Amino acid sequence: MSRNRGPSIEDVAREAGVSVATVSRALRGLPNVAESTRVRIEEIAEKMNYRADPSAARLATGRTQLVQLVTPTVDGWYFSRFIAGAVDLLIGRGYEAISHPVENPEQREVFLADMLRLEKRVDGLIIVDLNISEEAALKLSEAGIRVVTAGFKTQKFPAVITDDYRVGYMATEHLLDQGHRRIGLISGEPNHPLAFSVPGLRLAGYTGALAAAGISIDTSLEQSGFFQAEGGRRAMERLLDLEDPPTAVFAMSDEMAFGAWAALNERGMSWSDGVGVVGVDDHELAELVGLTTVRLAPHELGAAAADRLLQLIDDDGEFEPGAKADDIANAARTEGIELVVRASTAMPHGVRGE
Amino acid sequence: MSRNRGPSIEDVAREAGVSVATVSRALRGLPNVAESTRVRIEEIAEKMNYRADPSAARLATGRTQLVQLVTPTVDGWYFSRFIAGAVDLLIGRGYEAISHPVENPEQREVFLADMLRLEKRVDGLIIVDLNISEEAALKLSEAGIRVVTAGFKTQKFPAVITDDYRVGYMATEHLLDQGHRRIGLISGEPNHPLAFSVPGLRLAGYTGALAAAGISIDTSLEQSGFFQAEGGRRAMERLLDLEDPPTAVFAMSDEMAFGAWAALNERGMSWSDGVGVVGVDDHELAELVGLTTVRLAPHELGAAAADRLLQLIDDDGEFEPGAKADDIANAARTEGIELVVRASTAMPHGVRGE
DNA sequence: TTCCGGAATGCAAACGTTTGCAGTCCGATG
DNA sequence: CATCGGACTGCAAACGTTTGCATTCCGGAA
Repeated sequence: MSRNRGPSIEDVAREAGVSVATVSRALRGLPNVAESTRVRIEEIAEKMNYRADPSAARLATGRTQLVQLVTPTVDGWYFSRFIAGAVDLLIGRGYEAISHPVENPEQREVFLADMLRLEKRVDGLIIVDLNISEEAALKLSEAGIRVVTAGFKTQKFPAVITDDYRVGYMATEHLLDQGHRRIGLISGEPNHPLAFSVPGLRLAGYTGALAAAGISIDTSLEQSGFFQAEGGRRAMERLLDLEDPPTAVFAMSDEMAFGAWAALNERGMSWSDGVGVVGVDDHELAELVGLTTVRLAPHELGAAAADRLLQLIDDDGEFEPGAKADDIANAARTEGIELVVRASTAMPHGVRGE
Repeated sequence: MSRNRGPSIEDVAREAGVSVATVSRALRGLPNVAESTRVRIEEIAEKMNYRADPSAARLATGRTQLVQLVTPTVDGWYFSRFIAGAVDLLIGRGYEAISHPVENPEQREVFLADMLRLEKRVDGLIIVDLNISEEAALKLSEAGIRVVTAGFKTQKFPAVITDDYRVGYMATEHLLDQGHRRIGLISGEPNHPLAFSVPGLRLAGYTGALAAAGISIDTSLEQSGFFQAEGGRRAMERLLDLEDPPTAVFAMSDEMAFGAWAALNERGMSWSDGVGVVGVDDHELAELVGLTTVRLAPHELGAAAADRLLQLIDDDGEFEPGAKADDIANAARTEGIELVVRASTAMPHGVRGE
C-alpha cells in the first residue's frame, strides 16, 4: 500500500556517522560544516541515492516552493505566453508553477470557495485577468496569502498591468492619422462572466482617441467578437452591412482581426481596398497577413508578475498599498507596447491627402 | 520569520472534545464516525477557519496529489491545448498540475539530472514529445516514478500517441486523390535537439503514401519549416523556386501551412491557382484562410494521458509492458484524426475567384 | 599551563497529519 | 442475564525534515 520510500536523512546520517542535523546542513550548503565532512556526506548521499523529501521540508519550514497561476485559460495565445514567461522565471528561481485555469462561472465559484485553502498549499498566487472583488481580495489578504494580480488591480495586492487604455488609444489614433474618421470597433466580451477589465480599458482608449479628434461616438460601430477569430469575422460582417460602414476597424485582438480580414476576403476585398484594420497582440501570423497591430509582451509581463511575487514572498508578505505609486510593478506598463504598422493600414488610396 | 500558521487539527480536536483521529476521519468523510459528531466537528472546523495542511498529509501518506507535465513548450498551439486537456481532467479528479517546459538542450540536461528527485515531489509525470532514452526511462522506472508518455513510446511506460504515420499518409493521399503527382513536403525539425518522433512518423506517412501510389521520392521536395509560420514561408519559397516546383504541398503543421500560404500570396498566387496545400492541426485560423488540414485532438489526448496516469497511480504503479497490446491508451490513436477539406485543396480552379 | 572564542557538531523539539490497533459503548441475541 | 458484534472513538507511532540551543573541539593567546 504505502510506497517504498527511499533512504531518509537518518539513514545517511547513520552511514556517515554524523547527526541528521549535520547532514541537513551539509546537503543544503549551510555554513558551519567542515568541508571534509560536507564532501563525505555528499558522496554518501549520492551513493545511497538519497533525495530529501520536500513534503517533510515543507512541513518543517512552511515553505512549499510552489506558486499557483490562475488564468482564464491555459491555451489562449495571450495567456499561454504569460504563463510561459512566469514559469520560466519561477523555475529559474527554484520554484514550480501550478497551472490552474478558471474558465467559466462554475469554476470561478469553486475557486472562490476554495481559495483560502491555498494558504498552506502554495507560497503565492498570480491571478490573471480574473477581476476578483475587493471583498475576495480582502479575504485572501487576511488569510495571509501572497498574491500578485495581472491585468487588473485591487487595493490589497501589487499588480502588474499593461496600459490597456493606451493600447486602445494608440490603435485608434493610428487610424485617425491615416485619415479615417469613421472607425469601427470589434471588442472583446462586453459582459463576460469573468468580467475582466481589459476590454473596458481598450474601449475607453478608443473612445478617448475619437473624442480627442473631435469625433462623436457612434455605438452602432461597436461590435463584439468575443476575442475569437470567428467572432471577429461575424462582427466585421455586421459592420460591413451597416448602411454607413466604417472605413477602418480597431479589433481588440489579432485573432479577431484575422476574422475581420477573412470577412473582407469573402467579399472580394482586401487591405488594399482602403479598409484599415489594426489588431492587438502581434500574433505570429499577423506578419504573414500584413496586419498592423499593437504589440504586447505577455511573456515579459508574466515574468514581471512572477518576479514581483517572489519579491513579496522574500519580504515575507509585506505590501504597503500606500507605497503603491512607488511600486514599479504596480504602475500600468507601457514598455513593450508598440505599434507595428503593416499593410493593413497602409495608406488608403487618397484618404490622407495626395 | 516562520509564518503564522493557522489552527491545527489538534486545536479543532480540543475544541470539539474529541481526538485528532476523529477529527481527521470526520473531515475526510471516512466511515465510522457518528453523524452527529461529524456535523459538530465540521461546524467547529468551519468556525475556526481550519484547513488541513497538505504538506503534513503528504508526509504521512506519501501522496502529493500533484502531477507534473513536461512539455517542449507551454505556449505552442498544440502543447497548450494538450496541457489544457490534461489540467482539466486532473483538477476534476482532485489533483493539481505542475507545468514544466523543457525547451532547449540545456533545460533537457537539467531535467534529466533532476528527474529522479521527482519521486517524492509528485505522484506522476506526463512527458510529452520529449523522446527520452530507454536508459532514462529505465532510471525513472526503477526510481518508482509513475510516468505516462505522450507522442513517443518507451518500453517502460504506457504511452498515449496519435498515429502520426496515418496523419502524414492521409494528408498525402488526399493530395494524390486530387490528382497531384508532384507533392512537396514542409517538415518539422529534422534534427531538433529534443528530437521528438512526430516529424519522422509524418514523413514516413508521406513517403508511404507516395510509394503506394507508385511515385518515387524526390528529396529535393522536402524542406524544413521548423514548425513555425515564418519557417513555413521560407520553405515554400524554396519549393516554388525549384526548377520543377511541386503542384501541392503537405505541411506538417497549420502554422507552417499559413506561411506557405503567405509565400503564395506574395507571388500573387492563391489556393485557386491550383497549388494544393494541406496542413495538420486544424488551427482556429485554418478555417479562415480555407486551409485543408488533418485535424488533431490535443485536448483529448492530454485528457487521455492524464486519465491513464491517474489509473496508474491508483493501481499503485503496476504497468505490464507485456500487456501493451491490450493497453488501449498505449495504442496509436486514430480517433480524433480527421481530414478537413477546405479551399486549399479544392479542385484546381474551383469556386473562389475574382 | 590555562583560558578563550569560534567553528563544528549533536540533541531534541517542533511541524501537522494519517492510520493500525485497541479500547468502549450499546442494543440485540441467546 | 451474559454475551456478542458492530459502530464509534482514542492512543500513539509513524512520516522526514529543519533549527534553536547546547556541547565539544581545537588552536592560539595570556
